[in-house]
Amino acid sequence: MVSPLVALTPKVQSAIAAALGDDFREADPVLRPSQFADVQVNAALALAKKVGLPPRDVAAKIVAALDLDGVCDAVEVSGPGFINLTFSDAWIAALLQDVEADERVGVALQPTQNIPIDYSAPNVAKEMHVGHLRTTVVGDSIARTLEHLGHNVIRQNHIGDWGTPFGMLIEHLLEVGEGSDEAGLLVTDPNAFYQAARVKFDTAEKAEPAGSAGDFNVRARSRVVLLQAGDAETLRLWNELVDLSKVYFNKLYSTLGVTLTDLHLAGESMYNDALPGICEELESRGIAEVSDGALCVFLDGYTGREGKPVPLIIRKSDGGYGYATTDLATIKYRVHDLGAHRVLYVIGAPQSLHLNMVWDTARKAGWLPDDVVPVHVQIGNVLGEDRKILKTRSGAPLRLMALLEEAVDKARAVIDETRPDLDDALRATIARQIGIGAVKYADLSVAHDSEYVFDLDRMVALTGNTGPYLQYVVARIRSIFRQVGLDPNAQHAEISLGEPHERALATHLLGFGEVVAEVGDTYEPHRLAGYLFELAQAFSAFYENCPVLKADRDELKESRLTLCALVLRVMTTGLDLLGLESPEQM
RNA sequence: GCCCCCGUAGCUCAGGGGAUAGAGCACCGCCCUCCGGAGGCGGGAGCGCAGGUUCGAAUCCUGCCGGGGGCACCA
Repeated sequence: MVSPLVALTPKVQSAIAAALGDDFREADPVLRPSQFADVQVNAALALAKKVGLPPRDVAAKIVAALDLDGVCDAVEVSGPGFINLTFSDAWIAALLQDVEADERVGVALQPTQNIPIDYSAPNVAKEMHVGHLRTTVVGDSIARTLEHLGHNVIRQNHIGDWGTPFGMLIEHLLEVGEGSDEAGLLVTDPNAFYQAARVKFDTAEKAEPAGSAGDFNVRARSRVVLLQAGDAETLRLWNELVDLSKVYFNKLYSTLGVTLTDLHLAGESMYNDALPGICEELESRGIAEVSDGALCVFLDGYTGREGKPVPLIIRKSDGGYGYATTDLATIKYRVHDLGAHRVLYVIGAPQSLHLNMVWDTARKAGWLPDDVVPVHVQIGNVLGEDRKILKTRSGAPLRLMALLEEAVDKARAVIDETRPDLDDALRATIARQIGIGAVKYADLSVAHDSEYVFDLDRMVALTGNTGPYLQYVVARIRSIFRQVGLDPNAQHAEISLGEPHERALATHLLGFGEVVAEVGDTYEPHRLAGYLFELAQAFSAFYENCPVLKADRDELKESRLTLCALVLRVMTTGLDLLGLESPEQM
């Protein structure tokens, strides 16, 4: 199973060696996709100076030494010294036939690595917003892709289920009563619950004279102490809080079609028992020191305002632990207990400094060996219209569930209009697949680290470079097979390429394996999204110009049906790696 | 002040050192006697500025301008 580029590389390399001498055997042949041919060889331009000949002469010598019988129809030197290669139809067809016969449609398995991947990580008792949607959707796609490449992916949903705010949340839960409608907000509208607790706390805190608005703030603080001390009743209430939030998370994940379940929960609380030990070890080994009452790690190269060293605070002056300590425990766990080869963090870009300090500290402590690579897949901020970070607390936040409902409703309106022949339940299913697909694709088709201004219309759009456009190709191909009563999975005929649109489609299909591997290497699902979009365009052009069922010869019809079936396999596989469903009809 | 990310078409975004920088949306034309028009075909318009490295720079380096973010006890 080889892509054209991989197949050509040794051929071009040996031609360069034969033409220019053995010194150049290792030279990069500089094969690139070309707009003037199928591939261009740019080595002549790079080597001209070393060889001491004009680039076009070098190119000519390489061409003379090239043996591409049966591979290329045309080889020509162009412009300043580019070598343009045009594949023969037969060669493309042969390569494609291999892909067709491959269950994995060209995606090679890689040596298995253990890869914990940290993504989504919502906070208990807080509504997720569009920013969380991004890490959830992108992280899930990366997890699916690495898994497909053969890795042992270990999903780690590092939920925010520990820390200071839980004092006030528990006190608030006590006041409204377990099982009350107010408590039910944790499932339906968590932010409302959180805000109510917050307001009580702030009101009591700011009251003049102190205590005139009740002692909620005091009780909340002492509740934190009880929680950290392991008080049984407090822990019971905490569990109640977390369980309610889990219902909300799971509802959202299943609506979204994300692979996360309770099995993947690995929240901050999980590391609580390890925190004192972390601090003791770092302090006793002289890696951490007390400064202004807080236990801190100071690392070389980290300076902040006025050149002051920036600390990683691992124990606050009041004795409490923050997320620096839990994150240290976390990476220790992932490396030591999970046996990680790579550790992925699909989290917001602003966490970059913090993560690097945690990693450097872990390295210094020997908890992160040199051969284990931590990777921060930076998720860019989602901005409001004011170009400031979209925050739950500022302005009128858009609830995530509301966004998803909006998208599904919009898809529903379209399908009600276009497919009145389908029954209600089926239209509902399709509307869900399309609407959710549109929202997810909107986040998957842009680079994960770019910031963007939130735009509802863009998010739920159904035309253009969108999820539904890709799903539409799936639905059309399935419709073709449905019409003639054939099973696309059983369609395996010989592929012949005559028309330019057939050829272009075939060439593009050959690139699938490479793109998937790239996504696994770079953690950039938007490359796959781009590839699938181009595939959809190539198919649409093919379908517009090349009759399939009405082909004038039987072999041609079989060949084109096979091409369609292969597009279907690549598209459904690709959509699945992105986390989008492939509708039967739409 | 220091550090990180980012400036590409009117808008939203792609562009692994290679030829004439690409899509989508929006706008303007076409295309259903033809397998699904959530589609296809065509049109206009752009690399923040200035240097440098290179045969060749949107891409790599430096400076400037502009936007976002981070920088001691929230996560």
